[in-house]
Amino acid sequence: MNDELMRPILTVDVVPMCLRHGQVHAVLQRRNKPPEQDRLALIGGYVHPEEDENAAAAARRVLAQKGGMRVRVLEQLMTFSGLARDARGWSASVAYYALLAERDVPAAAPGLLTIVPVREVTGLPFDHDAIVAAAVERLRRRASYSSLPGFFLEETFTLSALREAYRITLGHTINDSAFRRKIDELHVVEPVPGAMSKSSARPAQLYRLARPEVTEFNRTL
Amino acid sequence: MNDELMRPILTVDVVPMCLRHGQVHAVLQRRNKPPEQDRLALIGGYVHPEEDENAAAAARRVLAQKGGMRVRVLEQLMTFSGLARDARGWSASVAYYALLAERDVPAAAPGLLTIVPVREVTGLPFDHDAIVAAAVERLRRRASYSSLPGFFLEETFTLSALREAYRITLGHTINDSAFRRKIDELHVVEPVPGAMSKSSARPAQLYRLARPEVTEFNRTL
DNA sequence: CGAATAGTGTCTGTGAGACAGTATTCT
DNA sequence: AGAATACTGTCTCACAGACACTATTCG
Repeated sequence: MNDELMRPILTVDVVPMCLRHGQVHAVLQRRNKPPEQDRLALIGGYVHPEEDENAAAAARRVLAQKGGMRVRVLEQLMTFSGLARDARGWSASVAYYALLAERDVPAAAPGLLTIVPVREVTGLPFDHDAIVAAAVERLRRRASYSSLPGFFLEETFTLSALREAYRITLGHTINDSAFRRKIDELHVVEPVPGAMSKSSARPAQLYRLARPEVTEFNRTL
Repeated sequence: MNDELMRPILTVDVVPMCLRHGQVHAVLQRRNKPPEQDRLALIGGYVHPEEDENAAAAARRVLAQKGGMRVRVLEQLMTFSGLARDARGWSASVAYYALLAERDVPAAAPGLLTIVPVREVTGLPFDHDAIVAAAVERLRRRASYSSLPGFFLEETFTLSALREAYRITLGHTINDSAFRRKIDELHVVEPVPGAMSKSSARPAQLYRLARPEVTEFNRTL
């Protein structure tokens, strides 16, 4: 049996997400090649074994090539596979989700990138609707016990901004004092000495994430 | 650019796990083909696009072919990929973990299958050590807020047996009355009318899982 | 001053762990 | 009777939510 001769297609697909107008948005791309040319879809492409060290590297490459995006988090979601999902034949796509600050979304370039509220994402080609749904579900679940929403923000932020990021991501309001208490006890953030935000009615202390990577808590936030 | 011509190898690898002697064990298989012939490794194989509907189907096929195992749960873990992990070249392996009752482990056949405590698993070929480690971590995390450990048991079981499954999986003792309280409130199990276990000092009510699929709780167990 | 945002202190309810205590069967 | 396992009741503490309250700046 020459198993090795029948190799399916291997691709990566990324769901880049950001916060905007109080909602989680996904960054979609209009496809410039068949199949499904001109349709809005996830940012993805073939894995290039010669240049990609692994699938995550391929995901970063397509993000850079097709979107020019600097993402703050890139995590593997799961792999979608089968005959039905792509007209080109049996394929497997390693799906990733990425978080970026709104200001890091490339200014709506030559109509290539489109930012859509995830709640309104529908009708994407292939199984991209399912991939987006899985990404949103993972985001929400993981947000409830990790520092993930902090990666929607820029380097420094106020506690109010962080709380708002959690509120939007989780989809429900958060008690202010309880939030501050927990953020403090779990050492999620640290104050930036001397840095104050002056953008609101009253100046607020600026913070940054205490750890550069996503950290999970032993209790819910 | 003929991206399509350079297709990496696509395989599946499964980490089948069961409880035995108060510890989580993995079922490993001695490889009967190169590469890494005669070494103990995960149960895996090439994806066969002609016969496998998707990667999960391929995982079930290799489980049936190489182990003859009827697993109670099969869930995708994550995909491991890259040039370094397999001498045959750039490969991607969609990894799964499976749960089965101890009595469903095929009786240690012609030395093909070996049951090893996961804590002692080391020195496996490829990146299988890392896959097992990831499976154990996922199992433990998911067990703390889901019915997952119930799938280590047979169809019916006593509450004591279920509590023991959680204890072994989570790695720490569990308060008995709190456990019963939560199991009850979350409707994890339902009593089997009239069925009693007589294997211990005092007969105990037999239960079965209230839902045939793994269910996640909104609070920790 | 009043509005708006930042940040603090305190009360209360719920749920988890600890543990004592009861029930039933076996040897 | 005594051991072993099954199961229940109650106490206490920690934590989450609710909310009132103070602080600071801007218009």
